[in-house]
Amino acid sequence: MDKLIVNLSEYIRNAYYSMPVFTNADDRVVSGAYGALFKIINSARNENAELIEIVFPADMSDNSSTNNNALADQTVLLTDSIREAIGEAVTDMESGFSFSVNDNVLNALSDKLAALSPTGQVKAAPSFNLSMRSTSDLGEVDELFRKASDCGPGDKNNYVAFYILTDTVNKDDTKYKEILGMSVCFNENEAIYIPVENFITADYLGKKLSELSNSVSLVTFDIKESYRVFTPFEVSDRDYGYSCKGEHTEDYKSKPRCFDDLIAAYLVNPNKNDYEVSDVAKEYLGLSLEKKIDLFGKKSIREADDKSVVQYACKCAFVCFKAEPLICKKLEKLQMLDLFYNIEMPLSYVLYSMEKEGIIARRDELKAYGDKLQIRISELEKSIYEAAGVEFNINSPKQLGEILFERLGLPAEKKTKSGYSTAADVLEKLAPDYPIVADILEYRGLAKLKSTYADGLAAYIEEDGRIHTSFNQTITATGRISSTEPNLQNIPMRTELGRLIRKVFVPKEDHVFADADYSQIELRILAHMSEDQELIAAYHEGKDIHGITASKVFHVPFEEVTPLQRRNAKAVNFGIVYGISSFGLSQDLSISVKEAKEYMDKYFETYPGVKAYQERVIADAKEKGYSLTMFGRRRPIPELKASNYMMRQFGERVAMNAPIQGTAADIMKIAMINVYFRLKKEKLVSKLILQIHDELVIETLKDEEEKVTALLTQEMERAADLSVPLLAECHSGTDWYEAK
DNA sequence: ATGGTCACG
DNA sequence: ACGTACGTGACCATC
Repeated sequence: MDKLIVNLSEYIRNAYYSMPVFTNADDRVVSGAYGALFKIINSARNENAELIEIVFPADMSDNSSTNNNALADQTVLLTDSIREAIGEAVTDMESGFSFSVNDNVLNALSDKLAALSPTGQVKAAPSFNLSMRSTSDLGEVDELFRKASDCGPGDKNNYVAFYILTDTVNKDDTKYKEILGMSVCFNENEAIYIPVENFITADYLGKKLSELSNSVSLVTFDIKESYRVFTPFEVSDRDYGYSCKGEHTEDYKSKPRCFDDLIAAYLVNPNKNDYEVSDVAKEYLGLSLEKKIDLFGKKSIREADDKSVVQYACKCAFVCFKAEPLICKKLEKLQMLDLFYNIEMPLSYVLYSMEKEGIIARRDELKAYGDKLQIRISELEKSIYEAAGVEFNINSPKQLGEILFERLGLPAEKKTKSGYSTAADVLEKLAPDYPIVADILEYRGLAKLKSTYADGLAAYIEEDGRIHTSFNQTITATGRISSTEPNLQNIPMRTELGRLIRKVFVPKEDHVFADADYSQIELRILAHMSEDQELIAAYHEGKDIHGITASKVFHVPFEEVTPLQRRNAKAVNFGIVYGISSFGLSQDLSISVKEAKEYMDKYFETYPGVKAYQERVIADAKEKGYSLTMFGRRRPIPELKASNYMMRQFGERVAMNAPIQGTAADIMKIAMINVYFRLKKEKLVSKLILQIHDELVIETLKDEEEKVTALLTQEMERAADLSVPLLAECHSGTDWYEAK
């Protein structure tokens, strides 16, 4: 029997990337599904297939599918179409399905193909019809900016797109970004590249941009990087305050504003990581643009030939120019303009400012800390080698597994794909009985502190004695920001030894740290969004929410709650926020799944509104295909439509968690903007320098300490209006350890 | 490049 | 019978 095996993901990817993007009458992109279905029908006919087997290979059934939401959406669309066409005649399999082929089926599929035809718009033909050139002539550049400034409100093209071309340079062990030039585009016929050379410095271009921003909206890609060159008028002129209440969608074009295509594209689809200009070009314009890496490779752009540099930069500005109205319209349709213009865009400047400020890290202290660790690490190494009877690489999970579970014959729990699991939770069970395991655990902990923190952080201390992290605004699926090179959002806290690292982070002279964190912001958001009266009442009752929960769940007076009951209640509270599963809870508490389930049942009896809320958000997300935060941030959840059970379960947990984690992120962002602009407006010199999800750190001038701590706490607490109090606690200290 | 491990909220 | 808490990033070994 002839069987046609269809790798659906591959079919769709090939189709999507090999033809112009087009939409159906509902404005939904259908080109990927159309192309793939066309090929399936053709192949089935040509090969006289009697059976078609649709498979979703690995990249469909793991999280990477969410990396490209456009493709995931095509997959959903096509899967639905096929299932509808073949009706009940489906045999479900582990990661796909199959069906037998006959003329009726082929005809039904052909009908579906017709339904996917481009009844809507075929997007712009894939070519750059664009005059691209460069100029280094000062007079010509001045004239260019003068012309650009004519694009004022009322003009048809009332905005100017620019793109700043940078190159990462490695010099003396330090990486930095060099500005090579800037391209400008304000009509669809031409783009001009201005290299940084001679009289035309990056500063000069920045001044021109600042001036321009006074009268004209500017569009770019990755505006946070552009702030290194210029400060837009809207930032210097910004009125203090973002009101989270009664905000209505205004005419965002009535005054000049900056627009970042990257941030906008991220808001439309936060599941995709590594957005590049080329992705925006493809998704919104149907244009093929080379990726930076493909065009210039790993070597410096300086060494590339001039023509391709000019063309690349010009095309980027052109893409920014052409994509803006489309992404903006999309945001409007999704009711995300408020989130975009009032939260994300101003936030990008706050993040830039925090990166620029950085934080002092004392190199000598870090070195001393590392040396102290090394002494103990060496002792442990020796002791481990002795117990093992052989020297080996303790850092290698492979070697370690072989030593422990084969050579020494310890009872193994096989877990990972490639061999024995040596993860902490496995080793902890063995540690009481085997001294070598206890030593390994201690070694692991110390080695982590040494490599990632003691040595790792030292490498990032710059000439000003400070570490300047990158805060990334367009990475996470939930709306949180992330921190890289180095990550300052995972500095040790939970163990005392690790926590001591925080002593190397100190404020500059005459300053202290003010450090404020939200008290259980996610659980409070759950109370608000679920409208569970018991949970809301619990928060009005008092501070110890875990104790109160324990009291209610276990039916004992609050005063008689045992530490164990409180600990269990706390774990359930956390679990609820994550989108609980009885298995997950049982793992966390080291109890049986049955007991975990009992806890959950009791919890839901106590807080019935929470259960109803979770069911509601799941049903909602299933129907709409995405989840929503209080401030309108969306997270598409294609996993909810997956054929694989595990994937669907994951989708449900995401549907429960994303609105809560995402709303917390929204609220923190509002607080950051208001803290930043209020510091500025009140002419305080203290500077916001770190954000760790529910915590803000301000490097505070001692004379301003009282004002700043009050301001910080106040702005955090009033960033949102919930039906429970929103509390922030602030501490001061002469280092980060002390301020926490 | 990928997987295992572990640091944080 | 499956194999599981949500969201990140860095380092190391191994392929």
